[in-house]
Amino acid sequence: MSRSNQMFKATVNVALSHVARMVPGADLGSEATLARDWQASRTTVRNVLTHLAGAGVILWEGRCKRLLRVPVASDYFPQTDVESTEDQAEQRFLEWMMRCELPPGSVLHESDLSRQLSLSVGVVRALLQRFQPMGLFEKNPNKHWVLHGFTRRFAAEMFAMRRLIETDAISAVLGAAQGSVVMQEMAHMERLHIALLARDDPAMAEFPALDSQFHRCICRAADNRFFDEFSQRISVIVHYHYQWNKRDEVARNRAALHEHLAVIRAVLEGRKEDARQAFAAHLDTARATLMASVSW
Amino acid sequence: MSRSNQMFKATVNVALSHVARMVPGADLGSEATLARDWQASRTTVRNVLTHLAGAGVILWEGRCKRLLRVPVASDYFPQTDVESTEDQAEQRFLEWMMRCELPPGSVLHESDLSRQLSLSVGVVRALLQRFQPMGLFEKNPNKHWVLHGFTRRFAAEMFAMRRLIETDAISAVLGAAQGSVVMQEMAHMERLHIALLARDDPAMAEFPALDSQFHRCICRAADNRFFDEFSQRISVIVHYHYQWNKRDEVARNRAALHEHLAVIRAVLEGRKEDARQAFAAHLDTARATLMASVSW
DNA sequence: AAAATGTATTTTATCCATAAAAGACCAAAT
DNA sequence: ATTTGGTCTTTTATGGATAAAATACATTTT
Repeated sequence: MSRSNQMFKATVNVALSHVARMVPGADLGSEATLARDWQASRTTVRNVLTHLAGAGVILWEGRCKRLLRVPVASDYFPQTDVESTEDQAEQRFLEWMMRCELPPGSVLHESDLSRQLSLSVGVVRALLQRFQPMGLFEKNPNKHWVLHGFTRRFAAEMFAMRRLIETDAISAVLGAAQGSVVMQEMAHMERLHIALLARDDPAMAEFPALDSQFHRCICRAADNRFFDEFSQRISVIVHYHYQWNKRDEVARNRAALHEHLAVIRAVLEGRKEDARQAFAAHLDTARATLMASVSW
Repeated sequence: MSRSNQMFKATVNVALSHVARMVPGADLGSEATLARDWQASRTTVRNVLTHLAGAGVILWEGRCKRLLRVPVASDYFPQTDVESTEDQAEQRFLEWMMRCELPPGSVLHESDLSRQLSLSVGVVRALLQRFQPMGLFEKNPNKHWVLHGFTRRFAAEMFAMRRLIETDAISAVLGAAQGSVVMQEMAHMERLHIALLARDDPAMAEFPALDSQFHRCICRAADNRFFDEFSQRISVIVHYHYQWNKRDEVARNRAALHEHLAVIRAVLEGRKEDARQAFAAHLDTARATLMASVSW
């Protein structure tokens, strides 16, 4: 079979929310402009226009593209059709990884997984390959995969690496000048942290994203792609891990926010030694929290 | 088309050099034993036995498997048929990467590359994906790849990471007890280094492998999969890079060997501060050498 | 001439068919 | 009872076919 038309459907939805802000009768502009605005190729734009004309949302004749009626909910494709297949795949795959009860050392078959996750074998293979270098899986040539999994050891090694990198990165942060991009980002992070603490949301749904943002922001100061890459990897892993280990979640997250804030404020006020110590302390509690939540 | 029978051919060659050490008339043993010895499945072993029987090398009837004649050169499959396709692909790909004259930012098409390297599109994609996280390439969804390439900046960032990791690892080395595995490996490295220096091979063909072995050996002491992984990545990149930048090769390599030896001896003799300093000095010269050889 | 559209070509994503290789099962032999 | 070999099933590797999406080129309109 051929590739999916997820791009087409997604662009239809983008187009609909775009024209929803216009009044009937207004002109949509040129195809090239639309392609830029909707982030798609002209080919896709033209397919979308054909679709919208067929649905009676617009009138399209040559260079005349006019809005006929404001779109309604039923014009849109459902959200599930629109999400990029890659993202969906990664999500399903990592969720499976984190909830899976298999002991380390279990053998995995691509075909098996592909059935369980309803993903094509090719996609499963790409995911396994992607997470292989981290040591979550191993592969014997011509043979099956072996699950190493998210073990205590994995967590410990990951954290050793994190400490190394982020301790180096925090020095870069402290070396940044007042008013530099890094400092602006830190000031922004302070506002976000205060806002989240004030919200007093019992679920703290936005904590994981903010946590990841905080650590990435620090790593970025080192201006090293390898730091960034590692930081991203950690975020993904930790995120999915905590999704299935919600014990003491709220208390844990509030404590982390306060620790972040202590670091941010010390940085902003130029108290370098305080910043270093606060950050080291944060890494310690983060490590302890993570290790306590790993079962194997 | 179907998959290649590289495994079969490779196993035939393994089998031939196995029976070459036996006298005609000797029994080969059970299929299961052969499968273990030849590192293949019983299915493949049986195919190989059929092939060898057809070539008149052995007599095979039920459980009687007897060597008829000592194999000759023409019984073997040529070396190129036997190398794993993955290795060949990686080799061709990285060689292309390192010699390629394209400036950073060039667009790459999978189909183009697949033609240039005579590899299937799937293999090319897998390679691009594999080296993507290192930042050698980037991909826009639904679009082409962009070459970032092995730039000065890439080299600098890679080396910053290397320094961070290996400085940490050398502490682990120095913490190892006398007679521990790490120390045994260091003693072994000393012998290898002395041997290579004594050989006085003007080409120093074996230097890259030994260099990589030295650094990996140090990384392994930290007992962290992320260190190992990074170390391996560096080895691959540096290896292919220097293959196409052979200026001052011999002098450069001899100097490096001596620097390695200084580190190894300080470690073996327990002079910890000396070891640290010698290692830091080696990283400095290695960095300078690498940076001097990058063009973009 | 510049910009927009119409048309054709190229490239990517995805599934399928096929043969190799691995693995499972059972009967026969020691 | 354990090992060995014969047979069958499952899984993996690999290229090809096909439609989506991107891109290049030609034509028309302003």
